Amino acid sequence: MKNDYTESQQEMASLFKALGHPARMAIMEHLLKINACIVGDIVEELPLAQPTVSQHLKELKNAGLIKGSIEGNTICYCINEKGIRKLSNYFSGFHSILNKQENKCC
Amino acid sequence: MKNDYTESQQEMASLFKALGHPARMAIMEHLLKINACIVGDIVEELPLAQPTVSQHLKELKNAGLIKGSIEGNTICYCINEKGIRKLSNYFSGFHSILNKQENKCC
DNA sequence: TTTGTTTATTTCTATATTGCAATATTACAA
DNA sequence: TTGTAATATTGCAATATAGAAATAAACAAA
Repeated sequence: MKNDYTESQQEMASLFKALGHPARMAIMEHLLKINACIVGDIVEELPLAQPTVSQHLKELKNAGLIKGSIEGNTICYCINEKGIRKLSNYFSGFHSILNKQENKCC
Repeated sequence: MKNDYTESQQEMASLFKALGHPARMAIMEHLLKINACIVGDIVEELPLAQPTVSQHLKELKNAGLIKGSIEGNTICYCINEKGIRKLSNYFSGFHSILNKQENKCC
């Protein structure tokens, strides 16, 4: 009888979707490495024009994976730990269920 | 000087992209819950037509997140642990780097 | 104020994704 | 064989996404 998607499925899907592009992965990894966070630096790192990077940043921010704060002329982005925690919790749960089952199949 | 994306960034992005749709999350969770794996059951679970489900299954399979094996008349899908391991490793690495830094920013 | 720097927004084009109806394929059963 | 059940594939319409050029906005410095 066709269920709808759960809240959690929708929320997790939107987190994953935000990470589902190499440019956004590169942004996340750069922010992780650098810790602080000027947009101009990110633009330098990527093979993309500034408006495109800005758009990717917006998506990551909307998804709750990064935060940005204005610092005078400049905007400082960094990882939003809350988002990362959601993701890593999700997988450790997933993984631990998998470990409990002997996989009968495939 | 604009770098290209790394192999890892591309590979992880494609895993995340595969999870970036609520229908595919629902499929993964159903396979996790049920362990074994008839396609027809999945179609029952989702608010989507059979061809659409089949397409989503194909994407998950291409991404390396599920496996399918033919069993007579039927096809048996299940979680591909390899894929899950990649994802959960990725996040635990990510998370542990985050924990080591005091976040100066934002 | 004027100018330059940094980032965001708008607008557009090209491409990809989602979903389904129709059809094909495959394997088994009668 | 012929039929039927289970999946996959194809072809198409609707929508979403990616990317960039042009522009705007916000601020800092002169």
